[in-house]
Amino acid sequence: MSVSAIRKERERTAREELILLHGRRLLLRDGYQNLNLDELARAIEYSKGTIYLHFATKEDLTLGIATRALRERANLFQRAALFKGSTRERIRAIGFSCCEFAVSHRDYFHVEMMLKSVSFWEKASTERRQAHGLEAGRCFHSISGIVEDAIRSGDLPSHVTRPAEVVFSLIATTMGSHIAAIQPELQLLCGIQDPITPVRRNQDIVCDGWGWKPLSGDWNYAATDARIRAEIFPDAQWLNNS
Amino acid sequence: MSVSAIRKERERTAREELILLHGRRLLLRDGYQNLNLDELARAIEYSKGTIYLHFATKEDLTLGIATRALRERANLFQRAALFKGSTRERIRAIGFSCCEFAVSHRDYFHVEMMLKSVSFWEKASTERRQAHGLEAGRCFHSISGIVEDAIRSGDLPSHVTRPAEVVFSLIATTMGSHIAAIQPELQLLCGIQDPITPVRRNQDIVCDGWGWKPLSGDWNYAATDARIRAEIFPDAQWLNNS
DNA sequence: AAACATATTGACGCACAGTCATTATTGGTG
DNA sequence: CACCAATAATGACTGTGCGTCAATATGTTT
Repeated sequence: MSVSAIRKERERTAREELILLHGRRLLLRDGYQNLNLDELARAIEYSKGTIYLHFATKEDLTLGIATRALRERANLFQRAALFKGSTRERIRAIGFSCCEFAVSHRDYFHVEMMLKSVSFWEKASTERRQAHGLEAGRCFHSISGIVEDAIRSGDLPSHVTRPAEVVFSLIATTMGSHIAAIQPELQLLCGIQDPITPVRRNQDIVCDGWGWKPLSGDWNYAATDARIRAEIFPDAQWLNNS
Repeated sequence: MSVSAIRKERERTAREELILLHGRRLLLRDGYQNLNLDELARAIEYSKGTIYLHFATKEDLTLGIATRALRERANLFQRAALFKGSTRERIRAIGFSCCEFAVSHRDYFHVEMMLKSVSFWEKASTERRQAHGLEAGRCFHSISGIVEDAIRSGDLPSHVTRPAEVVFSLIATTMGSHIAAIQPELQLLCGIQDPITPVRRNQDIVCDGWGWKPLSGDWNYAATDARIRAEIFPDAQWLNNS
């Protein structure tokens, strides 16, 4: 009775996993608009009705996939936050992990982009919205903790009193840089070669702008990057030898 | 013959205007997904087929509206670039105009957001893509000119050699800040009150980060804002009394 | 006025999200 | 094992809306 209920629950979870797995694949291949739930049903070898036992709408499904993406990102951030060094080095590790995510979880990264649209969220269920908020909170706190340390230690100037402002500018700039860097128009006009270098530079600019010591001109951050890679992301594939 | 052809062309243009006008209204009211071309046809009192004589697809129509938005933005930028003052004050005028656009052309601003999605562009026609690129170029050059002046005059440090990098960081940060500021999740976590203040602060942070003199701490930019408003945007409604 | 050219239409085809009556499976009971 | 709920899974069906195109209307030339 109770035993079989537990098994049922496990099977249900496994199937949701299966849906999310193939959903991500198709979403990445076709984009949100062309994601076909009949095809998804065929791929997972269940009927379309079964998908709707898990997800209320197509948006809900997409949000579910995006939350997985965000969880993965939060995991990376958490690992990066453990990096030993100055606060500025530690925030750099977060910036590094953000690019690591964009590169090694390219599919997840693209799914996240879809949620920026305003009208996307209205059809999503409350539970999935909350689940998403939870992972967003994890990301926020990984960054916020470092900023608070920087204020305490004096690495950030004393007039910086609200850590959330610094966190916001870092998130906004990073997000904006990622998006801008893949716009064909801007690539051409600004001479963007690869999508990572400008993101990391802008992170540096923002930290410098807040007066976060040691400033990028006063420290060899290339060496820090090498340490971050070696100690936190030994599998990182992308090379940012600027 | 040639006379009537000219009249035809004028009528065609007027009708395209009409489509774009109502299209913008419905797009803003319903969002891209729920924009209904049958309803649009009813609104303009032409048949749906006629819409398709002007626009190849729904995406193409939306892009047409977005290009109008961008043209309006480029106009604002051009006006702002004429502001008399230091280069840093002039780039501030651009930042001001960017927020002015987001506030007073809120509808256009929201349409622009829709284009950030990757899969949007693939169905757009070449001509409309080019038209969009043209307006984007106008925006770029308004900003770029000021940055070049700043490099020449020494307001930006001599190690800044590529103006496009500075332009990119300004655009990316501003765009990212606008998007981030309307994400409910981030509003909550970062304590965002209004959508404009954080955008302008981040623009300041980035300029400071590049070492653009006079730094925000060394100059009364609130006074500059007052001048910008008085001289360039006398009709600006939003108040940013920070 | 007739013939021709061009402009406009809206009913239709089709793809696909979401539903729900029907069918299959499971697990408990005598 | 046979029977009977209760629960799970299905896929044919419906509604919606984009995009098309044969049919119709309007304009122009001779």
